[in-house]
Amino acid sequence: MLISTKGRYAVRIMIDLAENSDGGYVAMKNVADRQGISLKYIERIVPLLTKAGLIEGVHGKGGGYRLCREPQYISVAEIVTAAEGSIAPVACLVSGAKPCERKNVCRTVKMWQGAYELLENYFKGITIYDLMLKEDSDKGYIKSEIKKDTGGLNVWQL
Amino acid sequence: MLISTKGRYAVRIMIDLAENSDGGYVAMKNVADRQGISLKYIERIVPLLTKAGLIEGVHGKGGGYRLCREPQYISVAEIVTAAEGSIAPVACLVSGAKPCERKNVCRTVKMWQGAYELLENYFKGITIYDLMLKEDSDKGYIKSEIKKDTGGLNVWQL
DNA sequence: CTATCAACATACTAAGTAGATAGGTAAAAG
DNA sequence: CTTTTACCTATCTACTTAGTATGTTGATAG
Repeated sequence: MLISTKGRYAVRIMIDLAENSDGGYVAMKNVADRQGISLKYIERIVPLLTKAGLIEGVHGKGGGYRLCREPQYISVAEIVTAAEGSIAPVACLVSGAKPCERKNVCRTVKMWQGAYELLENYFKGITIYDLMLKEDSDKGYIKSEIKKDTGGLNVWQL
Repeated sequence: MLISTKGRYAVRIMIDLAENSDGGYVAMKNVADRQGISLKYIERIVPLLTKAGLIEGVHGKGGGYRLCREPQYISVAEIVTAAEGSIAPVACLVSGAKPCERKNVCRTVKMWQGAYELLENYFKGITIYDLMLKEDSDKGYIKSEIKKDTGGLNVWQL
């Protein structure tokens, strides 16, 4: 599987923070309740997002987490990469992987590379803002302000 | 990881069969030697390709395997799906997966679905013929005869 | 008919990953 | 000083990955 629960939960946590913050901090206990994810499991995903500079937390009463940037400037690619470590579809394309000795002979590596770029560009083109529920519109999804080139596809939007 | 060694080896085995057959059968011992993959490991990948109707084998001396179809009619999508079981990027999209109870609420499923379709179409558009080494051309890759819609991308071709 | 070759089948293993849970410590607010 | 919440470390079970080992079955060559 390319994206495990870790990556999927990470996206949902980010959406939840975006939707349920008035600019202040949101406690992970509340996120856990709303999302139906164990708090303990959330607590081991969240440090990955903090280290990636996507969220920040404060201790104690009234504490919690909040996004470091506006939702329209946080891409799904960033979140999933932070949570999963990589979104490379094959092991030999993970950055830091030991170089394949058949690389010069390999007739398939370009194909995998193409799949990787396709995925990366797709997820770079989707932001948290795109995934938020917005009351000011009943037309469903609104496109984010920074719109990346997805090859004119936008398959994900129905 | 979306595609493990099983899927990657499967593609390489198929290419090897396409390149090293004169229409007759090719012994997996030879494929193993050429590809540098353990024969024993090959022997547990190959039944998956047979079951999928991609290759067929005959026992005994002079036996081996051969493709059931011409290389230009065998897509990478078929091979990888046969070897891996699925190329769904997330668990909830694997066919036969237990239906998610948050499906109606889920703000992310469309996005995963889009990634799935992107990948599937990409790999459907690449055939064994596209990946073969062809002596009659020094321009590198030649496009397959059946050309699927890949959204005009063809990222994989350099 | 029998030796050989190669597909086909089953069992096993060592290492790693997935998906959590348990039990704490540290800091901030009231 | 108690409550709240982030933060840290360890443990656990089940499953998957990437193989190896040891055969059996079936076809062919001699």
